[in-house]
Amino acid sequence: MNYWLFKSEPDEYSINDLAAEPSGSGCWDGIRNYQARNILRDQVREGDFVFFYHSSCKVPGVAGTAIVTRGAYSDPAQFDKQSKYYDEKSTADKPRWFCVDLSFKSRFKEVVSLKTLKATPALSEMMLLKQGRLSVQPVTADEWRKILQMAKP
DNA sequence: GCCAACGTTGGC
DNA sequence: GCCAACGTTGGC
Repeated sequence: MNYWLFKSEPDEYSINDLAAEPSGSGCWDGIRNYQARNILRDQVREGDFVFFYHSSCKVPGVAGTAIVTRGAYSDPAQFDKQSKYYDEKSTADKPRWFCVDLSFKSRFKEVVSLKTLKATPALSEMMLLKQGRLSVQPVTADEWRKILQMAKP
């Protein structure tokens, strides 16, 4: 079982949107970066835990947690000509892009901000702080525990 | 809105 | 395969 950090722009899809999904779980789609795709496809498994990170917003940071309820499967949006995620080079038997399903787990009372993460010595090795632009990234068990500790209950 | 740090594309 | 030009991400 592993830990991950997934980024989303809250204007597009926030932790509240995930929490409000009628089925209790939502499809994490639209990943169009190969490094993120490879992690999603090859390493993210059902039952893994996920930090839901809000990016490109007023207070960027970890907003809550989710659990992976379905491992990687072909992202339907890549075949949808109306979608901004449409990819003409994808075929049904050779899909380029993948998504997973997430189920809402918890919302932090306050976002654990990027600023706070940066100011925490125990988290100085976090991938988030090393390679800011990657939208799916691994989190160590220690980092997971530490950030949960920092989140207000 | 700016810009740094990437990632992708395409000519050669 | 190199690299310049261009596009995107995401913090500020």
